[in-house]
Amino acid sequence: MTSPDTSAPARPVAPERYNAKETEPRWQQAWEAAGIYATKNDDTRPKYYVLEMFPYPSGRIHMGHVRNYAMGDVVARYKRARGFNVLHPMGWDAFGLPAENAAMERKVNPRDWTYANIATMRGQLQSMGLSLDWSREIATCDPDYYKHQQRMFLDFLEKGLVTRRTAKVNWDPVDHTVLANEQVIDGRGWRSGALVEQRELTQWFFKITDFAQDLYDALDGLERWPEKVRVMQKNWIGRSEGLEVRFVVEAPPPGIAPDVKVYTTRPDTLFGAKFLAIAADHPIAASLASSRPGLQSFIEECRRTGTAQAAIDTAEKLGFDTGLKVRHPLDPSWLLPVYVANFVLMDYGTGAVFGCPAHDQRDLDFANKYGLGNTPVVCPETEDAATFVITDTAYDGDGRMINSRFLDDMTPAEAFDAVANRLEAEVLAGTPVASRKVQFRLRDWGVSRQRYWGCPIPIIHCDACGPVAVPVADLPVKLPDEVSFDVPGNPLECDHAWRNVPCPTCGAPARRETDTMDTFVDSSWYYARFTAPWLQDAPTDRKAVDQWLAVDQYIGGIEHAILHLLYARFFMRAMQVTGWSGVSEPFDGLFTQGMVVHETYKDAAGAWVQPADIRITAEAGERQAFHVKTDAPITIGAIEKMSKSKKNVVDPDDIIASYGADTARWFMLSDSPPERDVIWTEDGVQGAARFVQRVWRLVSLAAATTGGASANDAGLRKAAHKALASVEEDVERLRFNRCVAHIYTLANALDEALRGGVEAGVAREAAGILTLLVAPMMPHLAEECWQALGREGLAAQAAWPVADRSLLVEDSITLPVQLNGKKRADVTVPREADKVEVERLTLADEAVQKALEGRAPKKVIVVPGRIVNLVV
RNA sequence: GCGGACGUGGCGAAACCGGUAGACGCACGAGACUUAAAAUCUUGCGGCCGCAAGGCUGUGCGGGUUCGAGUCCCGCCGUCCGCACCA
Repeated sequence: MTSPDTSAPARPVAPERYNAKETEPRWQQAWEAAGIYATKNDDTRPKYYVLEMFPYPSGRIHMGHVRNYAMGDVVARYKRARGFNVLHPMGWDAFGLPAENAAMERKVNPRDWTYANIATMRGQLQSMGLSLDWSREIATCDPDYYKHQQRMFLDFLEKGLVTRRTAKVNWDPVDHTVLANEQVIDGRGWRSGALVEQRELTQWFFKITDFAQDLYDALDGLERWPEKVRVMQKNWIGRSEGLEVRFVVEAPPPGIAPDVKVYTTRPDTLFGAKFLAIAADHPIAASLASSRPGLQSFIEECRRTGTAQAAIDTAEKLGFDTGLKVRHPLDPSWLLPVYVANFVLMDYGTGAVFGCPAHDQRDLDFANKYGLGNTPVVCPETEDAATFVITDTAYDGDGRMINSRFLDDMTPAEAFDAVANRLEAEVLAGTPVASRKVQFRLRDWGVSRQRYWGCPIPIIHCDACGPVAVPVADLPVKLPDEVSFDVPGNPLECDHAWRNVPCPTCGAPARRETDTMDTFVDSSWYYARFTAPWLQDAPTDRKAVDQWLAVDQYIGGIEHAILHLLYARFFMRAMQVTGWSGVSEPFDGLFTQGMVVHETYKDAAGAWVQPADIRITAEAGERQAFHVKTDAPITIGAIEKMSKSKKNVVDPDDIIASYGADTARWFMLSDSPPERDVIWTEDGVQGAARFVQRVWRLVSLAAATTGGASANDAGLRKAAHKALASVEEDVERLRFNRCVAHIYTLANALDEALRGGVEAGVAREAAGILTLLVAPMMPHLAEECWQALGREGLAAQAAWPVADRSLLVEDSITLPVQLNGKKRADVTVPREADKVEVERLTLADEAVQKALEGRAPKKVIVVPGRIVNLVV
């Protein structure tokens, strides 16, 4: 026997190190075997639907997924522990261009490529230990999913929510396809690099504008959405209130309409009008083109600059005087010139504006260029109306009306109403001169894509009958299995066997629609499908949809703030019209998480180097990087979003293999607030890994201790219940970084108590609470701890502990004492002491007396439980 | 240009309704244990002065309100994000 070590305090022998590699798969199997994450619709507990944005099956998961799904899983596990019937499903946003690119580059079938990726990524997600109901898994490229989407397309068509019309689109002449605006970079196709053309194509549209007002108004009710996202959607929908005014054309030439309609939000400034400007595509411009020399080429020039998005920023305001004159609506004797101008858009308002140079910068630039002058009609309160002039900066603020006849001295708002009232009452050729209008910036949603790997639009084109809906009984219109990308463009167009079908109405030879739907359609209703994904003959079950929706907590990236989240809101409304849903808003709570960012590294040649190849030294606080293989010095660059091109990526598989899923999850949830970016660092991961070991060690020690009653008992109990109450509060608000801090604090308290001696039952209670607090974040570790503590069942099924609030109130409290706002002393008073008592105890305090230096305070401010401030 | 968010130690951050600024973690320093390393433990850590007790100062900058301001108000500076010829 060796002599006892007197230098170190007596402690039980440390347990074996926690081995995540061994425990994690074991517990994943245990959960799977117990089937505890499969959710039933017939369950009497209150429902809670938590959903993370489903991934595109690109091949492998990345750290952004880990962060996103770790957050969702914390919520799901927490709510389950709180007694909710939790729906937490997962699926695949599986249609899209990368599959076609892979098909072209690697000669694989897009379907095979996609399903192989899904298999890989499903395995990766399962290795994270997420509490997902895999029995509800869906893939949008599965005919069992998209046949319902086709059905809804036909329903929308029947209800007038789908139209077909020609529209200008971005056309890539090399790839033979339409590009979304986001896919056009500096006027070129993002993949081919070809100059994008504007083409008129016949397209299918979802009439999202039918719901513009409601989509706008309902944003105010989405209180659990980030303010930022609501503002972005409001700006995107772009509601404005104005007046549509008719300007009568003086002596109209043949073929020219008798008046020009103008939409304006500033009818109050009408007396400052100097010109009218119409779009290059305006019917009047087209009619005049042949009779006005130079106009045709000007129109063409406008169209060219219109295509190059980047050029718009710097484009000069250009106009062409048509020679046409219109009469001022408030004074028929006042004639205004009509220009064709390159800054007027045909698809907003009426395609014509009146120019008021004094109060609109763009109009002023234009007027100054063409010598049209300006007349200020709104005078700021700080200026003298007699001397107020505008030279090269327009004034768009508030003030008083001047130079405006019957409007003089009114505010612009009053003038707006006065003009609107007068012109609405005035009738010309049977109709009022003006009418109030609400305008939206939002355009209808063009869903036609000239691609193979998407949901086929269920329409058959017949020469005699026109576009005919595919009968519901014939759905799905399945994509052909065999596909060739040898010919540029959409392979469906060349697949005659697939394309040529008889007309469902007359039986004559006809052709299938070869366009497929925008993949944003697929993701617009998947959350509704999750409520009853087993249904074969209908997209949704009304009972299930109304039971589960809205999603209580939706979590995803801010990049979907507008498109996906707006389309989904539209879709719910359209599904309400067609009877597939009883609710209009899909997501009650929305959380947009930050990105995962990492340092970048470059070698001497300027090539990016991946973190796995870097060795960092920190001598005297100076961080230096070297290549692991060559030892060559490496430059440490900016911290940026993880991206393949900059090679600053860390593969979740590597982290899970070397540290375990719990470590990766814990690190993703600690440090940064969830809405902010988190910096991935090797030090941070190691810190997380150390904490995993620490929890295991502490819980094991607590399980093994035989300590009797101790002075530390009350303190530890208090710490445990305090941590419990705090974590509860913060997890409800998704403040995971704060939860982490509370858990660390409890771990410190438990550590100290075990070291100083603590009663065994108290230690085990605290360890049990620690285990359950950790469980939503590190579920595998929690199971292992739960078992070590000898508790029944699975930690994943354990009820959330109840915080004993009586432990949280202190018997006595220590208040800071300030002298003229500066802290000078602390005073300890009984919890129930009233103001008078606190004041008495404060003034009796030795340190306070010393600080007062014999002075008597003029005023004593006591904020119970907070502070005492003495004013001398 | 329009709209929004943010600015706190070496770093990530915390601070509720205006009430002890820097909880918690990372990094770093000193020490213990070790043949050594890792792990673990003790301890220090905004700045300045001081052996210490303690004092002064400090939340981007300048003002203001208040007994009291990181927090509220006014004016700047800076960073990031979104939209952008929207009439």
